[in-house]
Amino acid sequence: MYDYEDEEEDMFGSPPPVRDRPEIDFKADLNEEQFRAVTAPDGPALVLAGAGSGKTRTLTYRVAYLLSQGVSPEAILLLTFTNKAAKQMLDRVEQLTGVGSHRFLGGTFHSVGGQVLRLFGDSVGLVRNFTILDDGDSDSLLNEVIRGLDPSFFKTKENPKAKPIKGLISFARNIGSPVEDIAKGRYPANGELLARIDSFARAYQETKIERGLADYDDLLVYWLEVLQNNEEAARYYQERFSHVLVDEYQDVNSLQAGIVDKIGAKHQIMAVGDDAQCIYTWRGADIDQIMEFPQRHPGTTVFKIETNYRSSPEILKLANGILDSRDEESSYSKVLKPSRPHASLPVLVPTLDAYQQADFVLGKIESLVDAGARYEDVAILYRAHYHAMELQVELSRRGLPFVITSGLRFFEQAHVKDLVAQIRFVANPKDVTAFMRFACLLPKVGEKTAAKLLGLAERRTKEKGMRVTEALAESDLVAKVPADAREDWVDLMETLRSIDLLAGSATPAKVVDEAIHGWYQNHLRATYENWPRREEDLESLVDFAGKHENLHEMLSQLVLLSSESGDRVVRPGESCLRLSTIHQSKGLEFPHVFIIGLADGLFPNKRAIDGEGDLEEERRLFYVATTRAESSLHLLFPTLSNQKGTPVRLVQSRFLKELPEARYELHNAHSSHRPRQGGWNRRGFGRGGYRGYR
DNA sequence: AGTCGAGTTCTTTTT
DNA sequence: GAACTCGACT
Repeated sequence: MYDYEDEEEDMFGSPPPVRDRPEIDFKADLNEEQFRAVTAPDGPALVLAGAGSGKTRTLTYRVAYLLSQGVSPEAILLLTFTNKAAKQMLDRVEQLTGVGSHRFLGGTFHSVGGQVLRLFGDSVGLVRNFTILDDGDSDSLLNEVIRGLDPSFFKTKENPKAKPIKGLISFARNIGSPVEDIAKGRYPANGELLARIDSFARAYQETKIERGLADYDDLLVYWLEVLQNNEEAARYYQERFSHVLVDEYQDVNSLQAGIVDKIGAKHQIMAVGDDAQCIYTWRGADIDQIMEFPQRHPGTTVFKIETNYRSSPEILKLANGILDSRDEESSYSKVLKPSRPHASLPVLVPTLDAYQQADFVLGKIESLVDAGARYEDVAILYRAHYHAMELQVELSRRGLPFVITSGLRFFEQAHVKDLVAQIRFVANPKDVTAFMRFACLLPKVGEKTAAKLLGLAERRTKEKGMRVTEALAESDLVAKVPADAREDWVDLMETLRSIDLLAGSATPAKVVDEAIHGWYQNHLRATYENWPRREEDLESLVDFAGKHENLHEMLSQLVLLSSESGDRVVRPGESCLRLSTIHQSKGLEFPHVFIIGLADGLFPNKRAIDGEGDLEEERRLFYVATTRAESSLHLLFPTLSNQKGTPVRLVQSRFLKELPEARYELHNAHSSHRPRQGGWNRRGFGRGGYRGYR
């Protein structure tokens, strides 16, 4: 077999059952290194698979191999970090073996954790219909809690805002340290503040439990707690899964490693990863987990897969060069071996500023496309979203088709959250945050008024034993609503009531449909200039809901899937350039890659240089970026950055200076820079075309 | 007292 | 561009 790069699309309906398939020829389909890992005997295994070495392929074949050995799909647990990776894995397994992906338990740590807690969450005090909070929700909840506990806290300017405090609490929980210790590291000078933060963290935790809420961290923390404290649950999972496979193991934090160890205690754990690609320490990923895996699991077999099927030898040489500057002590030595034909050297291009950078990149893409490349073959990568601002402007000016992965996530847009909040509140009436979200949309209704009204309704709920949605619509309660909002209020409550009535029996799709066409439709049309577009977004929520049978499950998925749907609204068949942060490009590959903003202060970013961040991690990030490229790689940086009016001079990234100069070619930005003036022939951009001069 | 609008500041990375 | 602050208005 020669096709290691990518899977072929399976165009033929649903695959036949396993036994009708031709047997998989593992030996022929895999190289020697992959084959050894795939056919590993039982017992702990650590697979170190370098970038582009066929990691997903190895994992997929491992699952197929297990099935061929008689392991049942239900006994396999597959854990990944992103939804995209999970889906890709399961799809490929299905293609290869014909075993439906629904038969495996697989997904992100967070989503599997959510499922476990739906079953066993009560043993840690979590109600069955708990709601999962996304990032923004949990920030505002903490904000609310702090205000309640200490109304004057935010008056003092030196005190941190809710968001950084939340970040700190979250980090502490992910690495399993006391909140106070982390706080001490970040605000060393203020002893009194530390105790405060600790008490906020406690109150925040209690509030979530009271209201039946769980944030992302809870999904992991409680999951581990369940496994540790609930014999029955632990036994169930330990006996059910004979094989636990973990992808991207270099990015697990100690909680996740603990969960994996516990579940796999009686059976096989296969951890697959690449320590050179650990880029999530800032959210608790602990590189020691992969480094010390063999010590924690006596008898571990280590497999190294080093043949790279993705990149040209020139690109690999540059990437390997980045690793040479690493600290030897804390890494597994690994050198990617090329297998692809030679191509041109990576190109380094200094530009005047971000506009010239954008201009050069797009000009270059233009010639690539002229030479036969498709837009989807090209990716532009950067350290932080705002580095690509000028590029986005330039792209829309020229009318080029492009997608941005994330930035503004679909499910985090205001109108989507407004709508979902209504459903959330009905599904879990203790979810005050959800209520506040939509109630405050009414004129003259703010936080205080909304809280007062909800309080009244709640009292009535207890006294008369009615549902909240009924109580909120009672006439004497309506009388207390500010006059300007009264009409809306009645509409809104009617909608809530009908959602409530449907929620018990109807499908999630029906519920969402009801919500869209209720009060919110009027509100949307009255509020937003671009309401038709937003309405389309909401309609697509109905499709999404159609894939789920249970309302709670749908709401969970909605929260957990937020990132995957970043690149939506791509009409099928339309070919688009891809703009992405390096973090989000992990696991992807493109024939042509441009990395922009390679200047000290941008990448590595300022914080890392000042010692607040981790320079090693920035370097690994650069490694991840370069190893996305298959045949061409361009590295660019602006020498002038125009931040808030004051121009700042930038120099090339220290990561570039570390590299031997022979690993890349220096180009001049003017060489592909087309003149701005006059009627030059700017052909070749198909639909959209060139949209006038600046 | 509470809501609303105008103006200001600062942007890492994500489940 | 969003998240926050501040001052005016109900």
